[in-house]
Amino acid sequence: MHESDPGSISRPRRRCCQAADGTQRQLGRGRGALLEPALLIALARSEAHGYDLVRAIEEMTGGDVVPDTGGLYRLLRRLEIEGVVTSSWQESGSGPQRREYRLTDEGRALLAHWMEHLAVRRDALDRLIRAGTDQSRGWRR
Amino acid sequence: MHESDPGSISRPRRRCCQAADGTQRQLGRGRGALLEPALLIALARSEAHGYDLVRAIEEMTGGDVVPDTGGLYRLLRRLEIEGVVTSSWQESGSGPQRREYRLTDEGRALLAHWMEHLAVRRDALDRLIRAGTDQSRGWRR
DNA sequence: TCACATATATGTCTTATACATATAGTGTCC
DNA sequence: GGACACTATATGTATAAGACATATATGTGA
Repeated sequence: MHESDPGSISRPRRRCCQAADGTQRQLGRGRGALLEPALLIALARSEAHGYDLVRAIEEMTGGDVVPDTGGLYRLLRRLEIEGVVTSSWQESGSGPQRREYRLTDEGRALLAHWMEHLAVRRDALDRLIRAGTDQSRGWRR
Repeated sequence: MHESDPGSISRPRRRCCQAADGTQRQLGRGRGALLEPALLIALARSEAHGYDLVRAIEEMTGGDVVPDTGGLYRLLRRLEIEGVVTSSWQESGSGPQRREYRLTDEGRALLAHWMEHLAVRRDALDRLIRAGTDQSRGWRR
C-alpha cells in the first residue's frame, strides 16, 4: 500500500558494536557467527574443557572474540547432542569438576565444512571492504 | 550441581549454512552481520531504492550475500528512524512506486565506523582461518 | 488471461547473542 | 575465619537478527 512515514526521526544511535559497558568486545554487535567454528578449531587442536576454550578462542582471534561463557556451555551441549563432540567428567585432583570435550569424526567433518565456509565469508568481506574503501577515497559514481 | 547428560545422541545435523531449499545462499547460517554495512557502502556509492540495493549488495559481495528483501526494507526503515538515511517517493513515470534512499552525514559517520569494524573482523577471521588450516595440515599440539 | 518482473511491505517463528546470576571448589591474604 | 579472587559449569531471560512465507500493486509480453 505504500504508506507509513518512519517515526519522528533520530535517536541516540547505538554503535555497530559495543558491549553494555562501552567496551568493544564484540564483532558487529557480537554477530559474526564465529563462535561455533572457533570452538571447533580449538577442539581440533586439542581436547579441552569449556573454560579453556574461552581463552583459546580469545587467543586465536587476537582478543577480538571473547565468548560469552553462558553461550559457550550451551553451544557445547548442543554440539554434544548433535554428535559433534563428546564429553566426560575429569576426576582430577583439585579444583572444581571439569568436563573435557573432544571432537568426533562428525565434528571433524563439520569443521572441514566450516573452513570452506569461512573462506567464502572472508572473500565476501574482502570485497565489501574494498568497495567501501574505494568509496571513501572519493571517486564517486 | 554438575549433572545432566545430553539427550540420546546424534541427529540429522544441519549444515552451518544452507537455505531451506538446500541451496547455499547464506553465510554461516546467514549470520555474518554484513547486511547493514553492505547497505551503507552501496548507498555511499549512490542514492538508490531498495530493490536496487538487493542487487548492488549481491554484486558487491560476489553473490555471497543475497539479502532477504523483507529484512532489507525493515532495515531501511530502522535506519531512517535512526537518522542514518532519508527517503523520498519518486514520482517516476512507469512502474510501481519507488522510494529513494540516501545517506545522511550521520550515515557516513556510521559507515566510517563500520569500516574500522570490518577490518577488525577480517583480521579475526583471518587468524581463525589460519589456525584452522594449520590444524588440518596435521601438526597437532 | 496468465505468467513474470519490478517494487515495497508485513507476519511470524526460530535462534544467537548478551547479560545477569547461581553454584561450587580452592587458594591466599590479613 | 572471613573476605576476596580465580577456576569451572550452568541456568534465566530479553532482545534482535535472520529466514521464510506471503500480501500488495504496477507494468510488460505471450
